[in-house]
Amino acid sequence: MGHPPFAVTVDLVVLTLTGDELCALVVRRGVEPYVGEWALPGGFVRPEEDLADAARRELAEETGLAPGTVHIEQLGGYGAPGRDPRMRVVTIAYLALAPDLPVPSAGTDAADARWAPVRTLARESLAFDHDRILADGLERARAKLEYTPLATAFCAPEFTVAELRRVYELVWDTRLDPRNFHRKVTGADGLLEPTGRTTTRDGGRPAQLYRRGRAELLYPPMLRS
Amino acid sequence: MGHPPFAVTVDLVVLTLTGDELCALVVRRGVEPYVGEWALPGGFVRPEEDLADAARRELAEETGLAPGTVHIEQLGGYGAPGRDPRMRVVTIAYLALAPDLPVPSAGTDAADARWAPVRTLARESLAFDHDRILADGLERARAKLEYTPLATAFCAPEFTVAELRRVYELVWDTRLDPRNFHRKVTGADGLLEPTGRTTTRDGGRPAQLYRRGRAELLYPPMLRS
DNA sequence: GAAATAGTGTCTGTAAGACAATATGGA
DNA sequence: TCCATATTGTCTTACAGACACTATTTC
Repeated sequence: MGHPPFAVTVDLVVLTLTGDELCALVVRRGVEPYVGEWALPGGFVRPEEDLADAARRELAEETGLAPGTVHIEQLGGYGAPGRDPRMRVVTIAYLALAPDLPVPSAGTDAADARWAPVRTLARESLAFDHDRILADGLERARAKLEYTPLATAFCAPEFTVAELRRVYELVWDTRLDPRNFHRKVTGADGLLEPTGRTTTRDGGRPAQLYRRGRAELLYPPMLRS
Repeated sequence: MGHPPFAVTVDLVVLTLTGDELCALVVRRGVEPYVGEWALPGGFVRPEEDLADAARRELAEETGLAPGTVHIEQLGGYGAPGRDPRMRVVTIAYLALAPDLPVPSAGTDAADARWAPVRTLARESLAFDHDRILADGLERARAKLEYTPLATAFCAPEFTVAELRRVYELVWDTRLDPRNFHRKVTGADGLLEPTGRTTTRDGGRPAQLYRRGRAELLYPPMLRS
């Protein structure tokens, strides 16, 4: 019984919110295969490196974001035989959510990097099977907003209810009633922790600033319906 | 830029319901490492084989179940550097749910196989990092019962409301009110499709037989709360 | 008939969604 | 002052959970 050799990579679906769009990080490939095409950031896992460590390392290389500030979780494995023309490659995809929008810094094997609105990516095409990985990452993010406090991962450490609502509206591409949303999230147990301070950065009456609470699950969930 | 060689395996969390327990399939290892210890079924991915195909092949080898009757979905990748003492192995774990309980047939490199109640497995320990994989599989199954029709994967093609309720009760280890459960699942849009026939196999008044409906998502969800 | 399970009805509390009304800052 | 947004309150409707009650089979 042998064990045929595979290459193992990590690929990243990194999402952030620009002014009014949900964006994913894409890099232009600088090496074969698919030179010059857009792809998700990623790279080979090192011999003594854990998968999650490899994902965090690639994320830091591509974005320069401090690891502690970014939510990252595994999406799943992708390993169809022909997905990389060079050799048999299995990739473990990770989903990362970043609060602000730093200018991407091109990594070693990426000629260029940019934040691309997911709306436009749905029409273009990424290298390898990255269209599917991106779609899976988007669906994961959208689904987890429903029943976890994941939306706070798109926010700065302190945020207002309106900023949190904007996350839901951009990720789900819907409109939510500000008053019902406010009542719901301030009532959800363990979701928000008041800081006592306020801000007027959204204009109008000063809004309470909150930190993310200790809850890992949202009850009752926010339903897209 | 090299690409260090890895071995890639698939491992399976296969769940079924015995008389009154949720059980997972475990095999006694016949080869090093961990000879003689219990582990999840699994094996190496072949050079030209898709990951999901490898998982289905291993499932068929270990259980003899016809592939079409079993729900199978990917759980995720596990690849910590020391998880296999022989070499660097990344495994892609799959979750499978089987309706009935066939006698397991030992595979090529498994000396023995059995259905083990998950309640007892929580106290014993499996080889490799299989304790964690099993725990992740159980949590996935429990969570997906809430908002998908996955519970029907534990049932025969035609089933009664009481049989469906038993799935929830055993997987969640709770009691559900038969009357409220009945009202809820028969009202959930697209979950159940009446066959028009009835059965008395549960005793008492004959119960309607249902097939699984076309819905992929359960709305409103069944909440564990 | 009794026992068992299937299925319906009713009530109460909670929460969602629509939307009026009030509060508090900046220009 | 007006404007913009925050926050609270009210009303209606839907649904969860508790549980009485009826229905239909086997013994």
